[in-house]
Amino acid sequence: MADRTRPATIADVAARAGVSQASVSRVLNGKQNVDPAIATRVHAAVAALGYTPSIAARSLVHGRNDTVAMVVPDLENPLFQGILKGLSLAAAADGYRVLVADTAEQADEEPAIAREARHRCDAIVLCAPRMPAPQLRALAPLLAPAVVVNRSLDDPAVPTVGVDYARGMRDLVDHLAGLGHTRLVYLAGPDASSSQGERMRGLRDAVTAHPGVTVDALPCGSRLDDGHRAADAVATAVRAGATAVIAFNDLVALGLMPRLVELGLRIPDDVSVAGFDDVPLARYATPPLTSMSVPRSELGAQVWSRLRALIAGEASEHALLFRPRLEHRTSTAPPSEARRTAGVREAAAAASASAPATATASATAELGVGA
Amino acid sequence: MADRTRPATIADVAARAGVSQASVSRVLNGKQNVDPAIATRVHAAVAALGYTPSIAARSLVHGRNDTVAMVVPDLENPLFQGILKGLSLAAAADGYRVLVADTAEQADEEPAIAREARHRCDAIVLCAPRMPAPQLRALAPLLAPAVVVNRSLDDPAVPTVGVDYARGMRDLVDHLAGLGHTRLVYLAGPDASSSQGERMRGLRDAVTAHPGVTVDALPCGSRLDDGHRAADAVATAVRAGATAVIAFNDLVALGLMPRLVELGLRIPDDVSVAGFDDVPLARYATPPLTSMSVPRSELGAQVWSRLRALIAGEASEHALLFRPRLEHRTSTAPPSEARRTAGVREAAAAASASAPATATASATAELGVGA
DNA sequence: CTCAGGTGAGAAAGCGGTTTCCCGACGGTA
DNA sequence: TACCGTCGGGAAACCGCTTTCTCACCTGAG
Repeated sequence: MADRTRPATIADVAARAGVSQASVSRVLNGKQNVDPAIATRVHAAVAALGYTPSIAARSLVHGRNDTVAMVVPDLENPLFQGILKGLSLAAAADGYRVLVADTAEQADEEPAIAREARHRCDAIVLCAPRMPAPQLRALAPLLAPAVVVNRSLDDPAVPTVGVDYARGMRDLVDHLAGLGHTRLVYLAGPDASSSQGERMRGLRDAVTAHPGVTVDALPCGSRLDDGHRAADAVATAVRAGATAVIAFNDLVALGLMPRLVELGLRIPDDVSVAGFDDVPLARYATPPLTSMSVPRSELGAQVWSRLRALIAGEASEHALLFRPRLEHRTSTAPPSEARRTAGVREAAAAASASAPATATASATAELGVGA
Repeated sequence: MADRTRPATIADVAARAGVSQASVSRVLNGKQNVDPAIATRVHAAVAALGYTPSIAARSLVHGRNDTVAMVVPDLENPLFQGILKGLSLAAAADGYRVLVADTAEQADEEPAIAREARHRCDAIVLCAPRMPAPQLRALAPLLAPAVVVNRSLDDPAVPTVGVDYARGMRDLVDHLAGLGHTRLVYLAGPDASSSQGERMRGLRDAVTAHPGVTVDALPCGSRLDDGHRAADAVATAVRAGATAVIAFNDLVALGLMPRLVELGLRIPDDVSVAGFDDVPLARYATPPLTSMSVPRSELGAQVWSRLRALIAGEASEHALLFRPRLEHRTSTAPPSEARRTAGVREAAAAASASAPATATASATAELGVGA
C-alpha cells in the first residue's frame, strides 16, 4: 500500500526491491540493459508504493522541465486563444506543457513577466508583445530559446511566426476595389499593436496600387465596444461618401455592425463592412461578415515546431508569415449605383464635403496618395 | 559580466562575494539577519554575475513550484477562457503561474492528463471535467489540493466552484413565462457535460412551477455550428406552436439565430431566443441576445482563492455556486397574440400537430408534467 | 587455464539551492 | 575580570533524481 504521509521516493522503491537506486532509475528510464529479474522486482515495488518520479528532482538534474511559457497581452482575445490551443495541443504531443502569463496589455510589465515566465520554463513564446521595438530587440535574445508571434524581428536566434497583415490588407482592399468601392474607411487598432502598423502599411500600398481609391483611418481600438463606439464616426463618413469600412479586426466589425444598422444604414447596401481574423462567429454574424482568415491553430502548431527545434539546439527556421485568406461573405458587396456616383461627386468637392467628418479630424489620417 | 556559457550558480556568487553559499541564500531570502557589509557584497556579486536562483533547485528543496494546473475540455470555449483569465490574474498576484492542459473533450483522457498536470504543479483545477461522476469522485481526492469547477462533488477535501445552472434555467423560464410563452424548445448540450444535466433539472423544476408551460428538449450541442444545424428542427417546432427557444449556451444561440432568420422567422416576433453565459458578443448580436450572465473572471478568481487556501493547508471553504443573472435584451419578447393563440390551439391538438417534428422525435424529450 | 574484453549493478558524485548544526565572537551582567 | 547568552556566519547535510565511476563477474579467445 502506498504511504499516505509522504510520497514514495526512488530510495523507497530501491529498498523495497532490494536493489540500488541506480537500478531503479535504469529500469524506469530503460537507458541500459538490466536483469529482467531486477526489472520485475522494481516494477512490483513501484506499483506497490504508487511511486512516481519527482518532476522537480528530474528537472534539476536534466536542466529542463518540459514546459514552455506563453506570454500574451490578453487571454480573452480569440486570436491568442486559438494560438494557445494550437500550441498547447502540439506541445502536448511531444510531452510538453504550456504555462500562460497574461500581461493585461501592460506593455511595461512585459519584460519582467516574460523573464520570470521564461525562467520557469525551457523556452518561451512572446505573443504579439506590445513593448517598443528596441526593447523587444534587446529582450528577445536574452529569452532564447524563444519565438515571437506577430512582431517582426531580425534576430537569427529568435524565429518569428506571424500573419502578413500588410498583405492581407492589400488583398482586402483589392477585394473592395474590385467590387467598385473607392472611398474606404479604416477603423484603426491600438497604437501599441504592431500589427496595426502592418495593416496601415498594407493600406498605403493598396492605395498606391489603386489610384482611384482613398482610405480614411479613424482611431478605434481592438474590441467589441471600440467598434460599437466608432459607429457614429463611420456613419458620418458614409454620409460623406464612403461606401466601405475595414475594421481592425472582427471584434471591431461585430461591434460596429449592429450600431450602424441602428443608425439606419443597411449592410451591405449602404455600406460594406469587412473584418480581419475570421473568428468563428464571423460567418454567423448578421449579415455574415467578410473577413481575412487567419489560421489560428496552425499558427500555434508552427510556433511549437520552431520552439521544439530551438530546444533541440537546431538552427532556427526562417521567419514564417501566413497570408490571410479572403472569406467573402455578404457584408461586402458592390456599392449601389446611387451611392457610388454620390461618392464620386462628394469626393470631387472634397474640401467642403469632408467638413462634417472633422469631428474626428484630429486623429484622422488621409491615406490617399492621388490627391 | 555574466558568463554566457553557463548560468551563474549560488556557488559562483558566494565565491565572488567571498562568503558562504548559506550567506548568499540568507541575503537573498532575508530569512535571517546578516551583516550589511556581507549583504552589500552579495548584492554586488549577484548583479555582476546576473545571477538568478534556479527554480528547479528551489522547487526540489521546497517541495513546491508555485504553479497550478488547469485542465479544460476545450480552450476555445469562452467560458473557460474567462475562468482561465481570472485564475491566471489572481494567481499571478500571489506569485503563482498557471499551466494549461486541453483535453480536447476526450473524457477518457482526462484522468491521465489531470494526474500528469497535477504532478508538475502544487495544485490543480479541473474545469468542467467530462468524466463520469464515479470516476471523478475517485480521482479528485488523489489530486488534492484540487478545485473542481462546474461539477458537484461532496468531498470535503475538494471544494467546488460553479454556476447554478438549474437555478439559471428556472429564472430564464420564469422570464419567458412572464412574457407569456407557454411552449418552449430547449436545445440541449453535450450529454457528457454535467451542466447540461443541471440545466435539464432546472427546466423540470420550472415546468413544475409553471403548470401551463411545456419544454421540448432537442439534442443539439455546445458550439456555433451545433446551433446552426438545429435551426431546421427549431423552425419545425415553431411552426408546430413553440414560441421561444432556450439555447444550451450563447454560442448555440448565436449560431441558431441567423439561420432562423434565413428560414423566414423573425426574432423575437415569431420566436424568442435566449442563450446562457452572456458572452461578450451577446449584446452585439442581431437582435441583441437575452442571456443568463455568468461571472467568468470572478469564477476564476474564486477558484484561486480556494486553491490558495488549500495550498496553505487551510480547511476547504464551502462549495460556491454563482446564480446567473438575467440580461434581458431584445431577442426575447412577448409572443404575438396570433402566435399565442395558435400555439394553444396546436397544443390542444398535440398528437397530430407534433407529427412534423418526429424527424427528431427519437431524441426528443418532452418535459411537460401537466400532460 | 589464464587473461583481455564486455556487461551489468552498486556506490557515489553531482544538479543548485535551503536549512540545520555548530562554533567563534561579542555584549551584558555579576 | 570571568561567565553566560545571543547572534551571525561557515560547513555540511539534504531535497530526489540521473549519471558516471568502479568493480565484480562472466564469456570467449589464446
